[in-house]
Amino acid sequence: MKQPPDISISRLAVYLRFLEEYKKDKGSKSTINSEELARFLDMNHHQIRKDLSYFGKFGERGLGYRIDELKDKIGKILGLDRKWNLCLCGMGNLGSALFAYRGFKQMRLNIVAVFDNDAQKIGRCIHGVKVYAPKNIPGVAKKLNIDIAIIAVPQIAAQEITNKLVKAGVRAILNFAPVKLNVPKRVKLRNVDLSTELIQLVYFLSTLA
Amino acid sequence: MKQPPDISISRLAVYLRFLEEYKKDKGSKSTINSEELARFLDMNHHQIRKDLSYFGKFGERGLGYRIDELKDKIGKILGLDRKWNLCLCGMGNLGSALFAYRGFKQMRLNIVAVFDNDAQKIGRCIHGVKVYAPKNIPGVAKKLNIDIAIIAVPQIAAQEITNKLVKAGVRAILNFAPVKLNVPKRVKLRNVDLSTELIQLVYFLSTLA
DNA sequence: TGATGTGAATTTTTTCACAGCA
DNA sequence: TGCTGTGAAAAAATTCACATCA
Repeated sequence: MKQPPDISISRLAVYLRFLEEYKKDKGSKSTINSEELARFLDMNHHQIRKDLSYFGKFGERGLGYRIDELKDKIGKILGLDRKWNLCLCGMGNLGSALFAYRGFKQMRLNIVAVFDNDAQKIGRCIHGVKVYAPKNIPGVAKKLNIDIAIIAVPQIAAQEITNKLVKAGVRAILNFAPVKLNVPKRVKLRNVDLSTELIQLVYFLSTLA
Repeated sequence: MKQPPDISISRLAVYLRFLEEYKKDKGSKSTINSEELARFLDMNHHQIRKDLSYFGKFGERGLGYRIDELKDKIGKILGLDRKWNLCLCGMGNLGSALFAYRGFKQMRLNIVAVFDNDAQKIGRCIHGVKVYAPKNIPGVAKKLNIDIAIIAVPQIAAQEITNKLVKAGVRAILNFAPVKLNVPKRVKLRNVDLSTELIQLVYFLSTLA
């Protein structure tokens, strides 16, 4: 069996989220086949089966996939069968939006610490999560066993806080600051880049005219 | 010449952003070659040249690319040589974060209207931009000639507001709500999906252990 | 000489077609 | 019969190698 491409992983996440929703709506139906799933997600049914096939067999011929089973198995593949500890860096508007994001709990992704520069906020608790000064990253990250950091600080502060996180042993970072961060190879970095997304829309529109 | 893949377009946006920053730092240096650029962006120099080659010739053999010229030309390719009118739907934490995003002005992407359900906010102005009720989308979108909509409303409200936008003639939508929106083919939809991004990090970590 | 621009080779991803099993 | 799972084919994207030109 070949190594699954990264893009298959991100599609598995999409399938999982869909199944969570679908189950809520259609509590009665207990199976779904690849063609239905593809129709809902507006994609090719071959691709869904191919993505799954990298990881084993999940369905039943002639029947389709048992929804609960598929959901659990995809969750397991993705590593969502255990808890993960996250920290959120930056508690401005973006940080607050991310903090409030309901999807976290559902996926057992727990924000266990917040880091912010604002003296007003440091030491406080937000929904049971304490806000620390960035200088405390080394101690807190180790003590709370932080797996993943979310960076929602201003561009200017992003690299410095990243350095602290990396030194403290954080191995995965989701970066929302519009800047290219430098991290060692062992650290997995993903960027969410608003301007890139928007520009693709602009390009699309400008090719219409 | 072949049609450029979508992914080349998003990389052009990355090159452009880098060049904007680079120019600020290194005001003196007026050219850059593909190898330097690749080193900065941590990618392959062949790819940079290939991406550019879809759109013509931009450099000078033996010298590299004139930074200002390249910046202008990429901007033109992407459609950033003219103004675009955006509306922001949803003025909660996420909406506020997006509103404050500095990158917009730089790219001549102007938020010209905000839509929100909150009666407290409707009718007010935020930094010169008026907040309207969603029911006013048809009139406002046409009057202000809105090209692109950003959706930052709760999941539950996302499809309904999308329908209004589409009816009002908006042809490009950037969606931050964690839900698959249905739009007609003529409308370009891009999704920024936080959970998908995070799950890829989780998968990476869980394959390490 | 030095770095671009690009056809060709390679690799990756998607799509297809169908064998195989309930 | 109906739908999965998968090897093979096709398509797309990346990387390479080098002709080309300042």
